[in-house]
Amino acid sequence: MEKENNKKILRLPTIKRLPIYLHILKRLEEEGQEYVSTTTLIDELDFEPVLVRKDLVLMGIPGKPRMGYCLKDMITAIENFLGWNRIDDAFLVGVGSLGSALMGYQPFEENGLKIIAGFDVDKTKIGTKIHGKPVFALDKLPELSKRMKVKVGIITTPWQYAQEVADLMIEAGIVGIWNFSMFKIKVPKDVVTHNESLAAGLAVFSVKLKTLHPELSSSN
Amino acid sequence: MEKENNKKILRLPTIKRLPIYLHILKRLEEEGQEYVSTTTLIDELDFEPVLVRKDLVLMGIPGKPRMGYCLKDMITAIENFLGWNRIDDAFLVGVGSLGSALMGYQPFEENGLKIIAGFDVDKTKIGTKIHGKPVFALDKLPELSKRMKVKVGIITTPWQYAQEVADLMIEAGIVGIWNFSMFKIKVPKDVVTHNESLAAGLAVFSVKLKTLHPELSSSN
DNA sequence: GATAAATTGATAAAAATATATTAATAATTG
DNA sequence: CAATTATTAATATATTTTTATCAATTTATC
Repeated sequence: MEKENNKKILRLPTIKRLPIYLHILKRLEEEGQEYVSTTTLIDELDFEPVLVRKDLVLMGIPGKPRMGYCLKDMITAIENFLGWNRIDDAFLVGVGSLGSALMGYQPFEENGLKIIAGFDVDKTKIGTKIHGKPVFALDKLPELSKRMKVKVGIITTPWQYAQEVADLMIEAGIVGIWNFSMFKIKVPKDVVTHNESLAAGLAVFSVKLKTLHPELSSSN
Repeated sequence: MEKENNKKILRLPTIKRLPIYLHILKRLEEEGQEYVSTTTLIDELDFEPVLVRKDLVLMGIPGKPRMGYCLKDMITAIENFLGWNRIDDAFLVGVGSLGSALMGYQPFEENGLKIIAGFDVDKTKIGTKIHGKPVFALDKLPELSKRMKVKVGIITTPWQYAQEVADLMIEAGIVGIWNFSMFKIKVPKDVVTHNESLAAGLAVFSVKLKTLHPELSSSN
């Protein structure tokens, strides 16, 4: 009945661009702007205005010729689309350097992902607080997860433990796992995983660097 | 004269996959394996064996029919290609939670990026050590950078300061900037930048989660 | 040593993504 | 109020990336 009921749009490149848009738009909004045209965004973006427009069409955000797009509408549409206007509580396992960082990383909280506790097996960490959030023993996770109805988990352990941790999470009722380890965890179909790899970023950076400045990376 | 002298291959998706390969290959090598076929890798990968073969062809790594590819050769070829067999010293600016994490993040060191010092404007941080590495006042960067011949910089400040920090880095002779802030810094043509966005990862994760589990992200 | 099986390598097709082009539209200007 | 202009919207084209197909090759087997 609805015009666009089950739009199965889910283009990865578009989704990855949304946070960039969002960030710029919020800045402009704070500056008091009401409308923005895609052509004025080129300064802030690596790609063409046409692409921005296509992304916006995909999300059903309309623009006015000669005016551009309404900032406010864009922001709420993007936040809605990403689900960033609501909050998901999350547990994080592996309170190493990366794990600790994520526990205190503001942008996550601002965008609906609230890490409420960390877990580890290291006894020197258990019982402490990181960025104001408690660190528990890993074997307490199932109980706490069920009690607090936490459905999202973040894995920042070394790869050797990733599968084990994932299994524990799943058993505890967690349905979404953001995996920062280099191990591709295996999960049932109804569990969402997303593998994040800082190494991929480093790889791209390294190659760019090597290409433009081959004199570096020599025998230093 | 050479067959493939100036191969301008530089396909981003391929490059991003290389670290995944590398990680798996190293594991297999430790297990004592000598050869590996692309078909045996499917378990560890999200994509097709054909794609792996194409990637390998692109890097000039030959395989033996019926045997697969020589692990050792693959590993060195990939490391060479990425420049991960050498070490680049780097400075990091913005010793917040993310910055501190990166300063202690093992995989970077293992892959040729050695952060040797941090910089900040926060006086409570200056003079301290993070993961054994000193934190200096930001205005010391130019001098130290020149003296130590550091050519790579990492920005983990809030976005408001990113451009300013980048300018300082460039003036100090840094030619490669890995930017973790959400601001698209402007640099001269001979300076390499790479923008990393954890927010993009969060966006993809959020959408996946919302798609498979719409009951989450509700009014919690 | 011939045959079979596994696997690469090359080529072709398809799908996904980005860019270019043109038409439609609404605000602005004179 | 008509003409102009900036801009979106729609369509078409090009490029990039992935997947599929099949021939070539090498080891293993009988």
